[in-house]
Order: sequence, then structure tokens, then C-alpha cells
Amino acid sequence: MSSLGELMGEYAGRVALGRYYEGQDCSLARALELLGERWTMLLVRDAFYGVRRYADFLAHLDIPRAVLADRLRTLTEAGVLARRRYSDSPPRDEYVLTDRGRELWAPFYLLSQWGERHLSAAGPRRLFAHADCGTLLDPTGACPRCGRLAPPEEIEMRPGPGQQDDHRTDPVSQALRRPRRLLQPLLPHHEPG
Amino acid sequence: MSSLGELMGEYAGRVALGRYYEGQDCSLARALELLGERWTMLLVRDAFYGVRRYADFLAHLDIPRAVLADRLRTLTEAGVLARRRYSDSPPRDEYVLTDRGRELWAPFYLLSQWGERHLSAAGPRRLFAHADCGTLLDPTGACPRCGRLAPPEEIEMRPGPGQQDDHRTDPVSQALRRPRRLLQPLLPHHEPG
DNA sequence: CCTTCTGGTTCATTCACTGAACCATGCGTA
DNA sequence: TACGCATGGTTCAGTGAATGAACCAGAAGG
Repeated sequence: MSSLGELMGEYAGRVALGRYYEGQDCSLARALELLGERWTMLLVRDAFYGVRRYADFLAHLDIPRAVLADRLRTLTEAGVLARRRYSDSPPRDEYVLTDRGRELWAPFYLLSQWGERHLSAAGPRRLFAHADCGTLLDPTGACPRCGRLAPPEEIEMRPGPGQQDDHRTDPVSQALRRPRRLLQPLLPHHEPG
Repeated sequence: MSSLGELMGEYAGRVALGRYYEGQDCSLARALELLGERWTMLLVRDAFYGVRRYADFLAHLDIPRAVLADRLRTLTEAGVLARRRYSDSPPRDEYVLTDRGRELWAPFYLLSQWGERHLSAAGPRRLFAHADCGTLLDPTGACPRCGRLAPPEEIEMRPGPGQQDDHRTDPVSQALRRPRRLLQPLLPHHEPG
């Protein structure tokens, strides 16, 4: 349906509706053609939280199956996610963030913090701390103690005071309410790669 | 059609399709309900570039008029943009970023830089420099010389080597190809209040 | 009175998302 | 061998949102 080559190449006059911003010669428009469709950013967010499997995305997002399959395909073709086999005897694949995908942490964190400040009635639902030293990150995503931006691998997510607003009962949501390191697989179902 | 109150309040079971992510108890989902619709983020980007008037957004974005009117209404109700009268004798209004809107600079800049690194074939189309000292910003949006994040008011935008890929001929695009301070009105049409 | 500028609204068409049903593979076990 | 089930999809009719062209209205200006 869509490939990175198509995304980076010439597509003058080809598609007029939907995901493309043809006339916009702008890198933000390019990023939004990939990430700006409905559900896509939430899917990447879940990947940071450790969700890796089709069924787990489905349980946590209430996303239509067809849309989920399409988004996983698009993000994989764009090199944001990688599809990886973690089991052979039942053949099972998982989707994990690539380096390119992990670089999205900072913009996602900042956008989320903006939403927290301006659109959330209760307090923060999730808190993010630098796992190495236990210090809560500042609104820019930096660790105040270490004085540098914390990469997602070093971040621990904890429930915050607004967590009570989370009414979801699926197993994925329950797992995500416990303190956990970002990018770590959600459940000890398997030992990846 | 939508208000900030509606956005922040309870809307359990009310809307199932379109812009809302009902089941998602997450501040990123809240932010995306407001900003994640088609065209909305590009509109905010243009506001950072100094675009303020309906006709100028229209000329620069090739956005359907009905969608533009809807997005301006939604962003204004959410307090991201403010509608301001800048002329009485022909009554004219403009849309300017509020404090809340200007806080979106950092996430937008980071997302745009990500797109620049991974989805743009040519070099950067636009360069951003700290106007006070003339130094180019680093990929996090900080001024390497001053050692701090540059707020949008202090940023100058200049054409970069990838600028040649910009084929737009409308007056707004032409104005945006010249070096300019962010948030400053696009054309000296008027002296805003 | 006629035209232009600006900032919209209306509406038929087209496209994307939704949700429910269905399908295929590969175990596990009886 | 059959049955059941977990996983990861595809198909498709129905719905809602985006598109784009046409139309509209207020206020100058000539």
C-alpha cells in the first residue's frame, strides 16, 4: 500500500486525498504523512511502553484489526518498527522499535507533556524517571540530576496521581499500570532474540 | 462542533468515530484528539512561521476552505490560537498563537527534525538559528552557544540547501523563503494591536 | 452601482475508518 | 485423527470525514 521509497520519492500529482500533503515541501509534512494518520502515534507510544505483539496492540488500543495491520505494515516499511521472529515452534513475530523509531521518544514525550499540562483535568497519569538515579524527568525529558536527556532505554514509567482515571481492564493496561522500564517486553511470554 | 470543555470533560460513549480516542486514558491521546486531525499540525506550524490570516493559510496549505474554517475554530476554542481584530475599518481578524500554542514549538521542532533526518532526500530545507547570537540550533532545539532551549520568539528561520525542492509559487511561500523571525507577521499588511 | 477583498458556508463526491465476520496456520491434547 | 484454541491476519458493507467547486455576505473603494 505504501513504501518508504514512495514516501521519499516523487509522487507529484499521484495521490490527492488521504495521507499525503503533496504541496508541502516541509519535513514536518513528510513526518506527518507517515505518523499523522489516525492511531499511528498511539501505536508507536505503545511500542515505547513495551507492547510488541499484534494481539496486545489490539487489546490495548481498541483499534480495528484492518487498521492495525495496515499501520504495522507502513511503520515496518518505513523502518520505524522491525518485525522480528521470537519463536519458531509456534511461529510468532513481534514488532519492535528500530533506532529510527526510538529517536521519536523526545517529540512524543514533549507532545504528551503538553497534553498533560493543558488538556488533562487530573494530575499526571504516568510519571517518567531516570532509572539510573531514580529522579523524575523534567518537562523537556532531561534528568535534572544527570543534566542530560534520558534515552528511553534508561527511563522507568510509574503510575502517577491521575492514574485513577484509567478505567481499562484488559491485561495490557493492567501490566502498564505497574512500574516498568520502557521498551522492555510487556509480558515474560518469551525471551526475545 | 467541539469545545475545550468537551475535550477535557467526560465524553464516555458519545463519539465513536473520527477524532476521539475514547478508551485511551493518556495525555498523548488527549493531545492528538486536538492536534492529530489532518492539516491541524501544519496549520500550527504555519502560525509559528508568521501566517495569521485565513487567506494566507489557504494560499500556503492548499487546504479545503471548510476544513480550514473548522480547524481554526477548534484550535481557537482549545486556546491554542486566539482570534484578534487587527483592523476595524475593514473589519479584519487574524489568528495568532497563544502562550499555550507557543509551547508547542519544541515538540513540533523535534518532529520536524526527525523527518528531516529520516525522510528527506535533499539537505535541510529550512535552518533555524538563535537570533540573538546567530548560532544554528542543535537537533534538540537548543542554542549551542547560549546553552539553552531557544524560545520561538528568539528564532530566525533561513532557507537551507534543500530549499530548492520547494516548488510553491504562492506569495506566502515566497515570503517564507526569505530569512525571518518566527511568529512575526508574514506581510506588513497591517500593524497588529 | 459595480467590483474586489476577505472570510466564510453548502453540498455532492470520494476516500478512509469501523466493526463484525471470516480465514489460515500451527500447536496441544484426547 | 479430530477438536479446540491462540495468533495474526483479510474481506466487506456501512459510516463519517475530507475534498473541491460553487455560492454567499459584509465592507470598502471607485
